[in-house]
Amino acid sequence: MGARPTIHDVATRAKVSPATVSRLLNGSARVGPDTEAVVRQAMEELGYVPSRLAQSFARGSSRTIALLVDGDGQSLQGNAFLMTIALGLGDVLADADYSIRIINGHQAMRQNRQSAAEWTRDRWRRHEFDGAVITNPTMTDALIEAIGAASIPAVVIGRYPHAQGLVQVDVDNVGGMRMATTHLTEQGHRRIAFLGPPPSLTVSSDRRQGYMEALARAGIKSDSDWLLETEGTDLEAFSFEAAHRTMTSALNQPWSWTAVVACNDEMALGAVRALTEKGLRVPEDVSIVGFDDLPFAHMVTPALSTVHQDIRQLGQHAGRALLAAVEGKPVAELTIQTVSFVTRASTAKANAFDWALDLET
Amino acid sequence: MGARPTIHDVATRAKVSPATVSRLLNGSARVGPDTEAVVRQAMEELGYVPSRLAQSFARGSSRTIALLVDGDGQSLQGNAFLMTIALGLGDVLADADYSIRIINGHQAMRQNRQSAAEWTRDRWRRHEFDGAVITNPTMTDALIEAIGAASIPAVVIGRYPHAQGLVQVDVDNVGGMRMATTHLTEQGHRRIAFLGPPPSLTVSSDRRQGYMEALARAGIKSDSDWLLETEGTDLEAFSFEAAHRTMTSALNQPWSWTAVVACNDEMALGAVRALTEKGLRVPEDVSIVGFDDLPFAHMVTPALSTVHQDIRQLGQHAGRALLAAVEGKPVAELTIQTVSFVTRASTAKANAFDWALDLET
DNA sequence: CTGAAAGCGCTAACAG
DNA sequence: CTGTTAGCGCTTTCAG
Repeated sequence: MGARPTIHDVATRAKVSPATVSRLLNGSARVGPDTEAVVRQAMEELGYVPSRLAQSFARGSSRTIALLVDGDGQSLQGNAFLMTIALGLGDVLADADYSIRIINGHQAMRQNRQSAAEWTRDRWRRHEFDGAVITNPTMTDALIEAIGAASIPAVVIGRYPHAQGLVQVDVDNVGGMRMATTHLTEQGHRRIAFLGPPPSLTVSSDRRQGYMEALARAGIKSDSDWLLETEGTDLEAFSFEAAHRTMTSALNQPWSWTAVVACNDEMALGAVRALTEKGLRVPEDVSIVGFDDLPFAHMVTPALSTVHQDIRQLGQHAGRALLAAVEGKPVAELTIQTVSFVTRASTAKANAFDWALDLET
Repeated sequence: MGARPTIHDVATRAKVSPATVSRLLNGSARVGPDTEAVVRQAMEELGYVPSRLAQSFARGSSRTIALLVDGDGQSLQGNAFLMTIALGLGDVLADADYSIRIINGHQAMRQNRQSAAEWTRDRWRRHEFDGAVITNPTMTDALIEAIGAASIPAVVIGRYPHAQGLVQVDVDNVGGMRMATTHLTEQGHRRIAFLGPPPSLTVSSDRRQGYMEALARAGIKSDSDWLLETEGTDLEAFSFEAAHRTMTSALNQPWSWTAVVACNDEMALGAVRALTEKGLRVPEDVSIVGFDDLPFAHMVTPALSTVHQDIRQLGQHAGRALLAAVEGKPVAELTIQTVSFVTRASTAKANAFDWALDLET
């Protein structure tokens, strides 16, 4: 009863060789039906469970996927995203008996003053994982390069200019923003602002492009006054605060739009706040749309109309792609996941006055 | 250049035995300073990195901590919590060279129709982890029992009646709620409602207790009409929807309170919505406080006054406790982390009219 | 289809 | 302080 049974115990009990048990375990070769029965029974009786440690060691691979994160992040919001991705990965990887390990590149600096890239490469060389998922835009540049150089099977979620050649999985940012903007034009809005960071990241430029395309399709010629650009480092520029700042200063001078599409939900809330502070109402005075459909989007008042993305599914896509990559199968370079627009309470029809105003011009 | 160097390569190059290299690697015994130098250099030159797989196998332990989650969860919000915990764990565990693996008990049902508890026990017997962190209230009962039975080193985050005897780490729910409620009384509110689930879980009963205590301390005798109880399963009862429902029906009959403390932020938002729909303003007509300080709490308008908890730190506490447990050191049975109240815009002074009304009674 | 045998790379007694 | 010697439990040729 004492020690955990080993493959050898099973073998002797079933009067076969360990090799046979092993073959049965991972279906690496055919086993006679009668032997199979005996072995299965022996396993059953002994309550045998193969040791992962020994398996990994013997095969030289850990059947582990690393979720590379930059745990410096204060962003609880981002954490929700990460864990949801992790679960999505798990959905598909668990079936293939892979498990997911969180690797925080930021530890590196704290601990050995290595760069995240070196740290990750080391972990790889230690066989701590068989493939990696890269999610965090702040750490991507050097890391992606390192991953590429070490030819580690990897998929990156979201797209980055430097990630050429890596497998990428992303949501349809331009399509989503087009839908959001089109919703507004369909509500009669003709003068629509875009609140977002300068198009330095793929996300921001894609989303802005979607906005532009929707205007074009609606026969509206865009006005550069409608481009409300936030400032700050890549991440800051996506924040509530940045949006609030930009929006506030925009409201301190004459403006003409009746609706604003924000680059993400957080920024949409920043806009709402700025508007509210100026005594303007959402959506009566100005309509707002966001992007992401973060968990709070439907809980705020007014509930945010926004672009919904299925993050867990995104993780599943990534998982499938990664699985293929790890097993050396061909993988699509880029998977784009569709999104949908959800209409809630932050958008309303443009009112007659605005229409008139628009016709005048 | 081809194959990864092994401990043996290092040994021969340094003209010592592999054992010596091993000793140096994990400081398991003293090594002569000159030998040390030679060996270090050899490792350097070869670019040697020990194989985690081999190490784990040889020692029979994976140096891995399992983060047990119930990935059925739709709750993106909960996911933020989980990943933040994971990062906190990582902060302390990485230094001890442990890594964190996500184990989704829900996979079990999908895959082998095992229970989460069996699944976890199996994983444990496979030596997939050395210790576990339990976070998810929905899965705790059977799981906690299984963990206990298998005497797996574990810490549970949050407290559950069934977790007697396990190491627990929690935030100061009663203290937090007391602070929140006291803030309200200090603002002159005398009639304060509590919006929350029935006290079936430790969280909800603790929070309610904090509310009660604060009333008592302020010399207010609580009124059962002020207890606004939500309905549904444990998790549902904590939701935006439940809060919205309960609040709406409360508003459909006469009420006397001027402020409400919600059991968490999400519920606070549900209350705000219900109030808004009735044409009441927050905080002018009624003040609201929440609990958790979720990332969106400061982004909503009005910004939510709420109890802030440092979740990452909570993860760190859990990490330290778990480390001790895994290494067989004595561990405090229960660690309570302090919280703080943050005043924002959803609370205001009770107005004179209310005061008067209160005096009449 | 099955068995025998040789490791995978490291750790951990046990001697010296 | 250092070397020798066995394995850890499984996979995987290679024969049969």
